[in-house]
Amino acid sequence: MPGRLSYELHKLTARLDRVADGLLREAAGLSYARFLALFAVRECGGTQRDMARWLGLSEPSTSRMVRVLADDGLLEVKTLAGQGNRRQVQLTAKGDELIDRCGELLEARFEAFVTVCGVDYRTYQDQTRRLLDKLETAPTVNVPRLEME
Amino acid sequence: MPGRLSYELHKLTARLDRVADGLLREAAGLSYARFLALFAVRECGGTQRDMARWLGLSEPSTSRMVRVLADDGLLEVKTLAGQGNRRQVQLTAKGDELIDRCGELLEARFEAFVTVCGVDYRTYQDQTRRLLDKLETAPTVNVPRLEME
DNA sequence: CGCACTAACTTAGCATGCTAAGTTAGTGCG
DNA sequence: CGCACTAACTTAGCATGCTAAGTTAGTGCG
Repeated sequence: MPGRLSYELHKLTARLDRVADGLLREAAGLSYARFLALFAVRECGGTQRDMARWLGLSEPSTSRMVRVLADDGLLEVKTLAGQGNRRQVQLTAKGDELIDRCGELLEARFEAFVTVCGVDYRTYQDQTRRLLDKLETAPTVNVPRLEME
Repeated sequence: MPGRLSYELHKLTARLDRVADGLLREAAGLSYARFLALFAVRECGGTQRDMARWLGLSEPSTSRMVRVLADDGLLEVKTLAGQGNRRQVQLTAKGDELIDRCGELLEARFEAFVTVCGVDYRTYQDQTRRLLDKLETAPTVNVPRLEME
């Protein structure tokens, strides 16, 4: 039964995301989307626009997420005078600690799960990265065309 | 740089879903979510509940989607007398034709993309399925636990 | 100065995922 | 019959993705 990979990948990730969401909500009262946003702050350490790029989300989505996370005391937003209409985003101590715990929890669980399924982590990761890299470097950024035919 | 596969998989699929969404909107004025819902009708050929199960979505989400697709004339909903509060969902001719076109477009593009990236379609599909199968048969259906530790 | 331009962020409003709670149609036992 | 129970669907309202259009802070040229 060939010809279903695109759908199977979609379905797998949808399920995994929901599992991750459930785990995080139970362990830390945090949605997966919020976890990723906090993670992005640490990874990119820059402005909201940098976060949006790292997350692969639109700027409005990121803007709203930053606000709710700041309201929850997980990150702080500073205005940098003399640098245009720019916001510097930083994790608070509380946010930083939360990310450590959650990141470890998620990846440990996922790694064990992959292994239990009899899939080689490195191989699957390598293949996933090849696809991802191609998409990231695709000619059109907003609507990459999968460039072929 | 190990320990990122869960995130990379999430990101890859998020991108692919958006590409698929863009392609379908342009080619047929249909979102990816709507495409999948129509596809589910053909695959499961049953009630809304069957659709929801096949799609891996909640019943309320499916219920709303069925309504908008029916409003667009892509499917029909029939009440079956004497069988409880049940709805039989069927594709209209218009919906059926649309699915054919869209399904072919998507998978052809995706298959070519995978190949261009130097990833073996069958291998990647096999690994993806192992993970998916495990999740589907997990003990708890609503919040599968990745069962280990 | 002041007007045009740019970069970064926000606002408004839609699409579609969810859970909790409500409704509807049948079944079955006293 | 009628009340309890079940299965399937719907309603209400939130979370978070998007695009289009608006705002804000700086830069630079006449």
